[in-house]
Amino acid sequence: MKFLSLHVDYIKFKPLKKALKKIEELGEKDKKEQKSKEALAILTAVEKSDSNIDEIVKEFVKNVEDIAGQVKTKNIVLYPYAHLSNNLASSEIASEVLEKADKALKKKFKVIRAPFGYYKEFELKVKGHPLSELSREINIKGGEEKYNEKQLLREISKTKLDSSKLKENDHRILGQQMDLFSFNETAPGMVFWHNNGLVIRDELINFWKEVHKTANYEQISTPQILDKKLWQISGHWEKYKENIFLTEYEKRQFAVKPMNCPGGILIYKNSPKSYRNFPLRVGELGIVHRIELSGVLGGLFRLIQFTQDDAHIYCTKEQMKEELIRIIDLSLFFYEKFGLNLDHIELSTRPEKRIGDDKMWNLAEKTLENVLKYKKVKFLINKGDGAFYGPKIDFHVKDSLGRTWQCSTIQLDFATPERFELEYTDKDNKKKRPVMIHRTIYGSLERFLGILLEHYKGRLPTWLAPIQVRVLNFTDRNEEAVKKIVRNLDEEIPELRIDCDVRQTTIPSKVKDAEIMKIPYIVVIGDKEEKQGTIAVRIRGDKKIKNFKIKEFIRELKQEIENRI
RNA sequence: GCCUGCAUAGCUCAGUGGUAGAGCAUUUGCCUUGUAAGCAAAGGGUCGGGAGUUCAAAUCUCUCUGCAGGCUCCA
Repeated sequence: MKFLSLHVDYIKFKPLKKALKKIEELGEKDKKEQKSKEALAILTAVEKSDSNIDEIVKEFVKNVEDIAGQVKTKNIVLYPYAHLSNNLASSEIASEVLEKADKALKKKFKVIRAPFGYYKEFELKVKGHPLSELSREINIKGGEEKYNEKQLLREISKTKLDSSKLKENDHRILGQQMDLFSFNETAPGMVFWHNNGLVIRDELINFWKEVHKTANYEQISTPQILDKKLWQISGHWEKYKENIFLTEYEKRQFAVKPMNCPGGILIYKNSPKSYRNFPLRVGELGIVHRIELSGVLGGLFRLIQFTQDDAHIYCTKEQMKEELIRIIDLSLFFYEKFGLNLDHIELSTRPEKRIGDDKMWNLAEKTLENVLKYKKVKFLINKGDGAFYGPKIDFHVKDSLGRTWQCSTIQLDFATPERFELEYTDKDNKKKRPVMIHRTIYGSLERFLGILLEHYKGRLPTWLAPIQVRVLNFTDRNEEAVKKIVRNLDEEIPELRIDCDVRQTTIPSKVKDAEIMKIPYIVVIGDKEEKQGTIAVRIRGDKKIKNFKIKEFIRELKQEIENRI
């Protein structure tokens, strides 16, 4: 909205003729000439961007009151003056703004409102002192901005990968070839999971859930946005603010969670705890968002949005060593399962930005060090790189370019339980403070999946492969046989991910496509196989073709998938 | 965020101031195939967005966005 404020000796005007068809007829009184003396004439133009009417009126009234106060007048003339803008709002909106402003100003002033949508003759005499002529513009943020959706559509292009410095088995290249995921500039640092990629992610989750259930972890899920207060309590507000996305709801500030712990702690506090509940192991596959410097983002390795396979263990000081050992063992079990080689293990100590006193830190650091020594694992000290609430043990793994990435982390935290006043009732019926261990195994599901893709060069173990079996026909004659085999396998192994390729092209071409997708089992059916009742299988890219009886193939495949070999 | 690059069809890329191209993929025909590319035709583009220089810009300049490597930071 734009307006021109004129402090006048007098202003008089008279409506002559409608300027807009839709405008209602004026009453007899309004048709006559009107005059005001010693007034503030406000010439207004309401614009397209002024969609938030109430806010605009509020701001406009405030401005007018301010000026009227300065020039010390009680008379106001609101005068629609479309010529101030070439981007006018609709007549309905403009009328509404003026009506509402009129009503609000009438509480303190004598207001005359000139009719909207009429050609008017007018005459005025401006005083000429410094405040007698003022022009102002009101822009309300959050109002409907001007945009052109066709233009915007052009701006959101698909993300193009610069692969010039990447290796052939880079997870970003494999992700494209295998149709696993993509990125788009509308969501930097956030993954668009395609069906195939989501399959892998879900399998990793299923495996994780099973293992953690066996290891006596509970599993929870907490909200994505939480009141700012919570982060002030946890210390994130003070120590981690620059990484937090903010949003709001009904004038309350909310943080999009950058970590899962505060939410999990609220579940802990939801009911009284006793030493009998300990060690209380609580897992959460939590999606977190962190504001990162744009230059650090990279494929699945460094994201703004990622999924942590988080868990918090609440225990007594006596139990913590045992728990830390269990976590190290659990981590090593996962690495072994995937055949991943650890590059190194780090012990990260107190950072400059931290909560908790030095006594706490001394104990926490010493405890972690002792556990590592007890486990006889080699580790490096990474001074000052701990979390703001506690020191940590990090497991690092190499990628295809030889860079190392942190996956598992184990963090010992005495400070957060203090801040949240966590308690449990001990044997002696006294309230005591628990110790809290934060830990992840995969670290981030996305990063771990990226590491796995590169580690296996796309050739994932069958249980993780998005498509496990593809059946090809040699000629059109074999198409029925192919479909029959697919049905057969589907019935025998219901969870099997199987498809077929019966396009009218050569076998080498179909094999090539299946190989690019890194499908573990490529089954080929020709006249020979139909006649013999066997299938010819190309296993994990091996050029040697193995012949199977269907039943035999099903038995082996089933075992492999069930045992996650 | 900083430094250095990159952005042309779904993918890989050619085009360096003068009428937007190729291969693969897609669709449609033909072919009926023995383990990483059978043949032909057709369709497919505001050359990432915006601005500037120029008679003329995919091409030169500026700027924004995204990507990549490095720095710094992190799971």
